[in-house]
Amino acid sequence: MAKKLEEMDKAYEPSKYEDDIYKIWEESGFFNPDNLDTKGKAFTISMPPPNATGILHLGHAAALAYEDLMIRYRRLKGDKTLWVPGTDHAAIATQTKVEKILAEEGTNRQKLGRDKFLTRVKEFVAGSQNTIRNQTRKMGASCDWSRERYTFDDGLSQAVNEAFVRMYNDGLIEKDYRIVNWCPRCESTLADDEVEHQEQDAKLYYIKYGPFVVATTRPETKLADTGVAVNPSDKRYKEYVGQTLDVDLAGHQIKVKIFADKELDKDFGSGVVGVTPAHSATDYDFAQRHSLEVIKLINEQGIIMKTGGKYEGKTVLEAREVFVKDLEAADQIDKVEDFKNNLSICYRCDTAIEPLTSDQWFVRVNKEIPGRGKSLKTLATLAVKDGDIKILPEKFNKIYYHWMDNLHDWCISRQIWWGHRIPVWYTEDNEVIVAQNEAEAQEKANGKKLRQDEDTLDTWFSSSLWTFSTLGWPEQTEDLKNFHPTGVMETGYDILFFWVARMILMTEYILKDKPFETVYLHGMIRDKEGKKMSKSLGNGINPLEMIDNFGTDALRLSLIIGSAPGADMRLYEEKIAGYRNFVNKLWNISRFIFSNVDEIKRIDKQPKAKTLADRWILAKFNQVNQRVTEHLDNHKFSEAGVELYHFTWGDFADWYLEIAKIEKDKDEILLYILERLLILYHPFTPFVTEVIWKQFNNDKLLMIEKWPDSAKFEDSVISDFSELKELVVALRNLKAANKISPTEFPDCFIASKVLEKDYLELAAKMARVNLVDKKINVEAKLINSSTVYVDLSKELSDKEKQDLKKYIISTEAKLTNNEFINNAPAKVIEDTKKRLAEVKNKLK
RNA sequence: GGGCGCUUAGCUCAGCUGGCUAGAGCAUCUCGUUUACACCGAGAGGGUCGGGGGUUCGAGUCCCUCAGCGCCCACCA
Repeated sequence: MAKKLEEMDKAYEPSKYEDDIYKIWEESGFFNPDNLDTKGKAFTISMPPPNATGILHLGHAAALAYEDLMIRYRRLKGDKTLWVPGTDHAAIATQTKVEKILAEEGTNRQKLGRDKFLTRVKEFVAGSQNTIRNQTRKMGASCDWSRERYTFDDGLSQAVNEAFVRMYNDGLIEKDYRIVNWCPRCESTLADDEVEHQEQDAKLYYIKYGPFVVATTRPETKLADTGVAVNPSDKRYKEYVGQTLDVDLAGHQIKVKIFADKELDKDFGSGVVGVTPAHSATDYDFAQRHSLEVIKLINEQGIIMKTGGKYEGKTVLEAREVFVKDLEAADQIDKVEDFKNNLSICYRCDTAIEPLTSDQWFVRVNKEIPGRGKSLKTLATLAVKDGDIKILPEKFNKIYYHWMDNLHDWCISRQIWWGHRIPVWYTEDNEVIVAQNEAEAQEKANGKKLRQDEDTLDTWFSSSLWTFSTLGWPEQTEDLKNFHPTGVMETGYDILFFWVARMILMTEYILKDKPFETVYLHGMIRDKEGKKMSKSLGNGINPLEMIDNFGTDALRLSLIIGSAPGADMRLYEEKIAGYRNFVNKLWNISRFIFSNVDEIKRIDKQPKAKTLADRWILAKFNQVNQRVTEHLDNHKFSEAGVELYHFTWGDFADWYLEIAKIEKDKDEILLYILERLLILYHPFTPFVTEVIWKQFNNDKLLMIEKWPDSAKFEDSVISDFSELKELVVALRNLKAANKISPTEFPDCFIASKVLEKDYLELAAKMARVNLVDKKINVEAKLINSSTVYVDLSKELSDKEKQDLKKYIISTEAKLTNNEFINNAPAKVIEDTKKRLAEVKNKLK
């Protein structure tokens, strides 16, 4: 019997349904591909671990929207679809965050001690992980929670150690004394790309320095100079090159070797530079090339060491102030200029970086890998160059290559406490043992006393293993076999280097395979003025608040439509509200259809079209179905969404539903299209579509339905129907322009060469005119193939006339131009002629 | 100092490999208790596609150049 319509509210209220729907999905088990009834191929996404601070911001919301869109699409297409969620320990970020909390409590990690501090961090992480899980659910993410991973899980920690040991054995990891980026606040090294630059106003001091004047922004470092550099072509200082000079700096004695190097710009400053190998990366390179002594002056706390003589114990800034005063007193300051330079700062805490020499662990990116004939860098470059991995948008290829080309050895040891301990042990006789775990190390130690390296690994080291460590590596698991390489890596372009590049590098090395086929890089979300959203500016939009106000589906649409890979996007409340309106429209379209059909049921086959409108809407739907599928296959999410939006609101609702009120007897077509439309919409707006879907009283959830194939359709029907549409619009225009109220039905006689009587009647109803079959004694209007006699006297506006005339003149000129006739394709010429005829007709 | 991108209606943006009278949403104005939806419907106004030059039968689309804005990279001390 006819299924009775379950009550649908007049307006869709997302908050009434969303949580329940998510629970139904999650309990269904279909987030787990093992429960999917499919023989399809595997499609996997590894969820990028959200930041451990525990607050979902719009960037995460956007990422989840794009990822869930891909995942739901592939699941509907019948692929064995897996989305692995997870969190990482985010070493420096998390430690910094917890240290801030401790500071507010008036304590610090040193006072707590390593163990207590780590307990505290673990508590914090547990809390934020929970928050993140709930927020991820709020976004509707259909990820497989049963496979959730965390970088500190046993398996993943084992993966980290295994990778380290392998690289060590291949000579790709080594300990070395080199210059590193040091953050005095974190008291840890940083990788090159973890250093940011900030322009600042500085002073450039010109110091009388033996026979020279040298310019520097950091006078205090001159205390540890061991060399002086000049340009080889600089005649002024030629005589000194090769000499070693004793220099007195306000009483502090240094010994410097003078050398020539072409890297030196003779036109900058005085053309002479004092070289401080221990505290400048450039100077360190000079020291390597010219065998200079390296004297460390500044320690890891940013304090001047014994080598600084009487300045020992002062901070860098204090030392600078006093030393400059001393130099002034000794008449050794030649001049001081204002200067803009880039200050290097820590990307997590903004503290000024102190370059210094230190004993650290490095990944050697340029060294040939035994048995592979290539370096890590080459492997990672080729993976993209050979087309094995596709980066979207393509412009990031170049940026990727450039970064790889300039990549230096990667410093992976960190002195922070929160992280994977380096799997290296030292014995009482200073033997170095690299092992999977302590037990193995003990075995190797033969009873000698062991001490594990105090340092932890760069968080990006463990993250670089993410796509396969989350699938069980180093065990050869079924999951690893089935789901790796993953399909798409979706993330922000801001972490292309930090993460994406390193995943490629490590996966190519360890698995001799790519981590993913496609990299989809989304842009940054900005406010309406294009500014970055931030707490301090107070312009941030809280996604959870938007979900409360407008629903998750609306938020997702606002993030998907209008966004292109790699391009930043502006978001603001009005936009989200607009999509809330749209979701409501979809709801009401469904409500209208359900309340008008005799029986709510599924329609398997495309119903027979009875009228022109039927043929048109079916053709149009098939066209949209096809385009949406193509766009999604090509990662053009926005285009796919726009296509659906216009069809739904413009064609289906504004035209076909209105026609359905007049022509009647369209149950099957309405249900057929609605049913499929809901599937097409599901990846975009999973919640509202699943709620509406329940009206079909299916056992099966929408989320595992089958993506519709588009049937063949005739293009010509679409243009035929536009004849009818134009007639209706023209009649409405005539009425509006003549201030005829919509409630009045003026008499109208229409003669058409194309449209049959039925359609003229339909057009008349839609345009709200009274169709008569007697010619009316007024001037005729031509609308395409129809001649309309309606008792109004609407004229084309002057502007309209002018535009049309302009068009006629230029088009006639074009058509009489032989070059155009000879060169343009026949179709273009034909279309141009047709359009000209139409316009002329209009002007009559 | 290199490299990349952007500039289309008042606002936010589409416009693929050059060929519909440049489009959409929001905003504005007019009208509207039509069997869903005012989170709605019908209609209107609004653009010399940043400036200049070039290639072409044809340029918002390709090339050059200038201007403005933004981003990334880089060891000018």
